[in-house]
Amino acid sequence: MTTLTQTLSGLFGSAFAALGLGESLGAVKTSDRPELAQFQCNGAMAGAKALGKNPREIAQAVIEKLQSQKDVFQKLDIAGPGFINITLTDDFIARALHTMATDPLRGVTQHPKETIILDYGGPNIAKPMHVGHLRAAIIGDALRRMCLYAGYRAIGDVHMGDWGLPMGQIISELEIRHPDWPYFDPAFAGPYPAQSPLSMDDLEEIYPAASNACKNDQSRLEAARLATRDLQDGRPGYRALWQHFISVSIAGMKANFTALGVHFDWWKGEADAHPFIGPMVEKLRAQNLAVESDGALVVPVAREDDKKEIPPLILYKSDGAVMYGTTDLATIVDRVEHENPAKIIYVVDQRQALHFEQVFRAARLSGIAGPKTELIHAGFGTMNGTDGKPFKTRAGGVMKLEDLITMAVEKAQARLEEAKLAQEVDTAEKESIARKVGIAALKFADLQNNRVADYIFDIDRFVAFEGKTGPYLQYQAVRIQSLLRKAESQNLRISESQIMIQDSDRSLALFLCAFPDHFEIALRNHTPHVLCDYAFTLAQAFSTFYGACHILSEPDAVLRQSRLHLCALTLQTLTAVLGILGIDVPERM
RNA sequence: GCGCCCGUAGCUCAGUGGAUAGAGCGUUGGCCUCCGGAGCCAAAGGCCGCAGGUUCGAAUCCUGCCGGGCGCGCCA
Repeated sequence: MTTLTQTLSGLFGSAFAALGLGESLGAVKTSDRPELAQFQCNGAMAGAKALGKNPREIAQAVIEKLQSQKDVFQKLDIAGPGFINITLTDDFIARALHTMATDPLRGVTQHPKETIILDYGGPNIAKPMHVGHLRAAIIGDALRRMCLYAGYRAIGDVHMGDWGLPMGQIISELEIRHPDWPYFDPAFAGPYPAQSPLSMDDLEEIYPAASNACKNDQSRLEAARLATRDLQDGRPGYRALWQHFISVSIAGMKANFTALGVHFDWWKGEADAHPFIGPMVEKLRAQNLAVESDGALVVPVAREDDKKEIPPLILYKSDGAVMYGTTDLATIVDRVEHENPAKIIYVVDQRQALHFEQVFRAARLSGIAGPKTELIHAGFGTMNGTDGKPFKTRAGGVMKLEDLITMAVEKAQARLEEAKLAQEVDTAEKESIARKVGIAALKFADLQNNRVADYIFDIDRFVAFEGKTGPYLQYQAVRIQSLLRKAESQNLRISESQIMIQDSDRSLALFLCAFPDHFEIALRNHTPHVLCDYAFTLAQAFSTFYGACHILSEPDAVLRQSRLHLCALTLQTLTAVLGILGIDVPERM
């Protein structure tokens, strides 16, 4: 459907076209000066040059074409060098709002049902998830929800790190510790034990030990490399042991992702790309794209016009093992072959930008990704501590994601008590509310930051409940729900009532109409923070409206119904936006 | 050395060529015996890192410099 600004831009575009100017000059946006007007059009100034006329004359001509539309425009005037200031009739605003209200998507354009694959997990096997995994998970999940809302077929893939050197490090460490295990006996004919010999806690201890051993001892590193290659080559005992790492690790990941409300459609890993590597490399060789270099097999991806040196993508290291570039490329083979996606979005640390540049170039050169598959690295910045350096706990270690989540939920619980909220509900519901509030605080604190920039991870801010926070937004929604419940108990019907625009509710009504514009920007640029900003401003607009006029005690029945309707619309929109961001709204709090 | 990102209020951050640059936190002052005060209203607080350029118009685009972060062949 057409949004309010699109409708207005269309009207102005035709007016400009009638003057022999480009239709795009008619672009209408929300006014920068709300005290002067609701919307503005700046095209007259840009068009002045083309016609060699005074911009104010052009603005005047445009206005003359439009001012007969008295049902739309309450006022059109020229300001400054040639701004056209636009004020709509309340009736037109009410109609626009009504149109939006009747659309289940609240005005968002439905996109074609193409497939978009999002890659936003990347947790590693055998390592506990830490705060660094938070960004990928919640930004990626928000982007997935945005794609779904827009009508795409969106698929989230956790894409675990389960195939690299760390696997070999753990295997060779275990081989030293438990040489008697059947996994290490080449003569063992199976079957291997169904039960994992290791718990997640074991793995958390073993991995750093193995990794350190390799750092300090060349022969240990060599052993780990060999084990990695043998694992990748399919040695049965190693594969069986490795399967245990995976199932144990996935259980840990699922606990974290479930707590966060982050969803994945696929629980694939780098290893799933393995079967595609051999044939892919053969094809690359046949295309003369893969060449030997210093004992490794690489795809040169540098171009003449590069401003910087782009190293080749390494397919096979000189020791015969594959690298993550290899699996990333082979994963594209898999995805294109089976899903033919219109887009693949990688929500991965910005520091990987060069890596993705290499992979994307190799995919283009070889035709692995055709012109119909867009490849996007939606990188995000580093999470720093309040000192501006990469975040560490007071003890100097990394903070586990699990601990951060627990901390947020406990803080929410304490705050509920302190504020004497949710007093009348039972313990189970209180627990559920605290969980929703804590998670909302966490997610919103992260999502509201611009994706690409580094940002300061301030624990106090992450569990704050006032100001521009997730809980504030939930609170506004809960307050509206409470109001609507009261209205219902008084038998006030709201569904069919028309909206009557008055001074106290005009800006709220206009802002509700602007939702699709904000959504499109967020979708196009893969920037959830735009939606955070919209949700916050909407909640504030509501709160202002709520403070300015009493609703239930409004004596004019028509006005009361209209305001209840506006409340309901605000609630629906706010809940929808929060839902897209992955934030639940409790019934009470 | 080369390349990428960032530099906006005391702090944390929005701001995709338009008018008088915004928000949250913090600070200061207000808010009706009525719908949930995790709220609302208001004030103070800015050479938008610096210097040029393009443009009718620049926080935004271009160039140079300064400061910070990151990356640059066999880790992921």
